[in-house]
Amino acid sequence: MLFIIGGETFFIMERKMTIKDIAQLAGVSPATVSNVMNKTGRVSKETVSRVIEIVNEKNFNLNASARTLRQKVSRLIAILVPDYSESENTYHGQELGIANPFYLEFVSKTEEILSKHGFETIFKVVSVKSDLKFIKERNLDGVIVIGAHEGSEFTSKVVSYNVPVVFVDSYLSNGEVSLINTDDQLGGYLSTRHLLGLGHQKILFISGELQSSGVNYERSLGYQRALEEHGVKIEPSFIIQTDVTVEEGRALAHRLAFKNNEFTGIVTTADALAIGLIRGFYECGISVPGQVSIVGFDDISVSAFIIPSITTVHQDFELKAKRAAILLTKLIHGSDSEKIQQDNLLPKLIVRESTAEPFSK
Amino acid sequence: MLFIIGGETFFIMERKMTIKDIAQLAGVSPATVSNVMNKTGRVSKETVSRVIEIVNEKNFNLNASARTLRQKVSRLIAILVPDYSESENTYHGQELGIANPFYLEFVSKTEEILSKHGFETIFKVVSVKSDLKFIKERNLDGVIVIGAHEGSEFTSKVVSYNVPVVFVDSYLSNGEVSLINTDDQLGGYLSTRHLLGLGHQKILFISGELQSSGVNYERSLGYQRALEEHGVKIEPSFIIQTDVTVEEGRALAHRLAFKNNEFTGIVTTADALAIGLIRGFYECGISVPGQVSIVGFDDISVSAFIIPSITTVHQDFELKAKRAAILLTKLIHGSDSEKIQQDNLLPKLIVRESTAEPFSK
DNA sequence: AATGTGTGGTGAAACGTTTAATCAATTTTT
DNA sequence: AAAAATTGATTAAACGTTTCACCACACATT
Repeated sequence: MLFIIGGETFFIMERKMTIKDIAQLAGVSPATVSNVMNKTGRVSKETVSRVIEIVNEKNFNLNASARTLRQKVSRLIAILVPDYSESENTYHGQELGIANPFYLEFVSKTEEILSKHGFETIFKVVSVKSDLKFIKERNLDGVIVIGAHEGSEFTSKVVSYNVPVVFVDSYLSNGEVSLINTDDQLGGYLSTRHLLGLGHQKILFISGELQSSGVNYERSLGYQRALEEHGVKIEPSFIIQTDVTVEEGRALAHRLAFKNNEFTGIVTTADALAIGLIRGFYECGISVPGQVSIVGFDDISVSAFIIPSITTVHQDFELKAKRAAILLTKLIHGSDSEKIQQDNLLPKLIVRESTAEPFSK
Repeated sequence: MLFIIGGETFFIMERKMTIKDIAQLAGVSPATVSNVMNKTGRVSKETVSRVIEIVNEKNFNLNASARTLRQKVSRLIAILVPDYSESENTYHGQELGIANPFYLEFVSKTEEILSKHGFETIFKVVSVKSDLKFIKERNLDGVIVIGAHEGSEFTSKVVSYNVPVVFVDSYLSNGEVSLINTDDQLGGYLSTRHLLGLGHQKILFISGELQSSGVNYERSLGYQRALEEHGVKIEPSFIIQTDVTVEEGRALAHRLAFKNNEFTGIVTTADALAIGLIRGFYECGISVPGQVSIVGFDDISVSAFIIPSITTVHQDFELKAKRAAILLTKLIHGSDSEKIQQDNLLPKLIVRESTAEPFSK
């Protein structure tokens, strides 16, 4: 509220209404107001409406800090994206889950659902070396972690806080946690089998780090399984690790171009990579799918529209977000606090223009 | 902590350490511990180190709720994305700022900076009709709003909470707020002038809603200004409003294809639109830039790599995020609480393959 | 009439900090 | 040597809720 007194302007923060003020105005005790606000049902109809009226008139809101202090429940959850970039396993910025466009959809969808359950959502990119003390400090009710790596102490750090937690897109040896993944192995399998079915035999597999990223590793297993099933020998040099960026895809294509007679198909673990590869090959005069077939992963929004459109493995991020959010609320409210659950969503192959039968001379 | 007693398992939440426990262990008063934790400098060297040691040993964290209750400062800010989808101005999901991939970069960059200043960041997609009571309830220290529209009561609602707020990508008639925008008019001007410079005269302008979105409206002004400067008559039917999605771009191209002799260039307000248009024209056998030149906007990560790569207007989202975050911290800490500031970042035209001289028969 | 059962409501403690007021001891100033 | 200032620490109130124990009253049950 702004007051102007004798030429001086004063900015006077009106004291915030408290439950006591409301109580006084309504002629009841603070406890009763509290009961009204929390709909405990222990208040008579008439008193409820009288209190409600004043609450609305005065535009009163409860103070979340006071509530949390008393109840030890914050109605606050966090979505955590671990940042491994400074750790032993060198990762580059773009590798971050969060740089992956589709995670936005995930984050905002998750937030939407949790919001309906009465939670506010803190979003945080956290270095894997940082302490996670805000979990305790803020009395977080739960945590969702996206893309944690196996083996780092980060996972156990999160778990050690003894707060309900759901891991998403994380492969962890510790089976004692709740997990929502895509069946990445199946994804890798489907895309590879698709190329094999078209008649390809010499198929590269291009992904990010295999060792630390379970997602990539699983997809590579799917690739290998498909090859084995088709009696195709697995050629270690055909498995290539790189940064998962459009730019790296392009650069890699240039490096691969001169030996393009050694392979006819490429399975990748990201549409971004596929787009970069297609561009790179284009710059080298190699046509996709004429000379090389390429399969992406994720089905990001532009994949259906670029030229050639990309054959890819579709993930339903909305569903994934829904599952994660709902599982977390169950863990939080669940009477049986041990409700560990693991869920593998099924990916789906979508055939478009970037794959075709191998070129025969 | 997990106890197993006589076959029964008990999950015993160890009582959380409080400042009093630490005080007792260190043989000092709670007030002293508080002073140590907050580095007020009013404690002797020796006491500090004794307390610190115990704090570390016991792994003690302050309770944020208690602090906030007392201080009325939460060290919490919110990034708000207004959702207009159910309001009068019908918008479709994809129009949401948040569905725009580059906003992820913005959000995570902003979070990173605010985090360094000691804030946690709540992320929320909010219906423009919803109350914003969490701002008061949680004692938020500040708010960043992305993509607010002129005229809706949403803006004044936010402002009415009397909390430091920075609007981003919002055009608001109320000049009394802090604002970080891109110079959208300049962006529209640059892209249009580029086409004019190549010799185009018949140039379409394709964007989302003009009326409610200041961003789009400003870009259209830039488009018109460029045309005027070149003495080209503005043809109202050349200004087309549509949903800003790849799919809509494609559909629109199909509708425009049969009259492709009426125009030779297209200015758009989003790379997503440009990508869709290129695809649509491709499906109709119209080549870009052979028969039509197209300019995008934003310079999303794939724009440089698709075929043809897209001539577009580049925005520096990292810079934008930095400006917004830092301005907000200034508003929060600033001694002179009235430090309204408005900032227009300069966009940059990036010429790539999707534009060329108009086809001459 | 005595006892039990609900119903609607109140009082006051407790949650874990911060901070203003105060104090004791020491050092500096006069 | 007395007064003043500085340093380091303490005490206790305050922040705004929730919730347990309690109460008064009406009503139903023996």
